[in-house]
Amino acid sequence: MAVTGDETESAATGDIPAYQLRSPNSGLSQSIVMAASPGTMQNPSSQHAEEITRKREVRLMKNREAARECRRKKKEYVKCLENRVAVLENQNKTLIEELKALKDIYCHKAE
DNA sequence: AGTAATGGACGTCAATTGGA
DNA sequence: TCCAATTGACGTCCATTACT
Repeated sequence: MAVTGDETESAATGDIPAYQLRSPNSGLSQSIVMAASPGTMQNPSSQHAEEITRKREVRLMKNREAARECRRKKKEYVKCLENRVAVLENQNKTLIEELKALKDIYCHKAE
């Protein structure tokens, strides 16, 4: 299946994926952003709110990347397991053939 | 052509874990 | 004990495929 990776692309280019426009956590961060408009005098509480928003954005960004890495590692792990299965299946096949050949030899000797 | 089903990738949240 | 990293679960989007 072809995957476009358009969301990754949009993240890289700074576009906002549609689902991020929805308000997570019942729109908490949105209201905070509204309250902390730049260029105006900020009272301590709005500064605090801005700090909270910034920390949240940093956390989300880190987690986003961590999730990507986690999935990458998981896929790699699964691929390793699949390779191992293939190797073991081949070994098994070879051993079965070998056993069969030995049995043949043994049977003919017995006759 | 339109549509439902399916699968892969993603972002987010929440729980867990390991190190300082 | 706190904090950052990790990861499972969930909901969403998008592309492809199968069916009508």
